[in-house]
Amino acid sequence: MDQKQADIGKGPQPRPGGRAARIQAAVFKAVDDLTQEGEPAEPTVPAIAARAGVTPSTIYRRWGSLAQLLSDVAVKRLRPDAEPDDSGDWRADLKGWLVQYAEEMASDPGRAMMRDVLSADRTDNACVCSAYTGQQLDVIRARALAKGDTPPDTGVLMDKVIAPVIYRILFSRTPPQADYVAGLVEDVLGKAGE
Amino acid sequence: MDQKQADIGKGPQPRPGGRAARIQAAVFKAVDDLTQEGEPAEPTVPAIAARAGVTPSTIYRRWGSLAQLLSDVAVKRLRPDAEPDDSGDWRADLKGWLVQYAEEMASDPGRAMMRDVLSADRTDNACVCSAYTGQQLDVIRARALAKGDTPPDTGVLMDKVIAPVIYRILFSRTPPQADYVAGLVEDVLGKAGE
DNA sequence: GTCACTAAAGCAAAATATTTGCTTTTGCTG
DNA sequence: CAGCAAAAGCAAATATTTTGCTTTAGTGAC
Repeated sequence: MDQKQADIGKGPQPRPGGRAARIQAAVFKAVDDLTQEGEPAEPTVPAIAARAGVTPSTIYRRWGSLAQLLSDVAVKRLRPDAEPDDSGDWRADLKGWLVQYAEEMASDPGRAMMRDVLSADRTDNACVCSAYTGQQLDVIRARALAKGDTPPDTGVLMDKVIAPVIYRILFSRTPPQADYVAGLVEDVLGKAGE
Repeated sequence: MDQKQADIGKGPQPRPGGRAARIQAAVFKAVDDLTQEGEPAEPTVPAIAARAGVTPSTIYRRWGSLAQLLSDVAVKRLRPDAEPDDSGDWRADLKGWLVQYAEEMASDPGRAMMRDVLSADRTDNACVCSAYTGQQLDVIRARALAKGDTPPDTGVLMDKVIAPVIYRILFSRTPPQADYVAGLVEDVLGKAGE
């Protein structure tokens, strides 16, 4: 993960290591803890503040609203922590990554994070998420190119696989199943690979 | 518009014409008015209640939260008010409808409505929106079938046109342009029509 | 190191919003 | 028309968000 990627979506703190970063970490951790403590409803700002050992006004002043804070936390959690697997067969890696991506995003926590990202005041976070996805796809694509293959363009994958998967998760009662996703991938690979 | 379609997404009122319906109408109108009065921020529940001549607790008890109310209002506004144009050339109608759909959803009000729909507590409303879109596409499709043509499946249109359009609106900085949408439609028509 | 300077946090009071118990109204049904 | 159930009104109790002011932490100049 290069410097540019590491900088995306870091949040509002200007200097790393200082008080601002400490408080942000404490607040993020508090949100993480509270959301995972089985509570189905969203945590409140006062609850988060108490858990983080911080005063509520700090949160309001720094993030502006609960929605924005939850959105920032979601983006942080959506940041990929590792590169996609590399088995040597980039088609298999691509399909595997996309199937797993769909599964994660369709899960309850995945949907909650997506909702949080989209209901923020600022629209930036959603773009950052999409950029994360693109970066992961680009990694697989670069490996294919290095082998002299012609993998599908990342934009094409976004349109033909990511978009339908996300659309179905957001707008349908039935989340995409693994074989549906696999079918989408094969469609794209079929055309590009022939 | 048939009875089944008219019933979708009507909201919580059980009997039409009664007090429940009157109050819902007043509240919906208040939300409409307030959102269009240039205010960039979302209206508050007390403001809506005051405008509707209703007590805030009514709103809280009936809708549970501002998010749910805004979502219901958005769905109501997203309900199609007319069938797609019928020029006799279903391919042109389809492309025209989709281009206009993309434009409307990419507009500021369109994006606000989509955001409202997605940030509701209940997930039903998003499904209803998607159903509306499917119904409109089905109308065009039925015309093509009546002529003995083989139009693309509505599910395919959802995956290949609607999904990328919505994904880009939600997750990218650059909303889809008309020629991009037209390209997507031609891709689908190209395959189905040959 | 110390001193000023700035940005952000703490604190507490004020302003808003939300919840809740109880009463009243409304529309339906027998 | 009386009785019933569902939903609205009202007002008090809670909870939240906002705000003005004070304090603290980090930064850069000496």
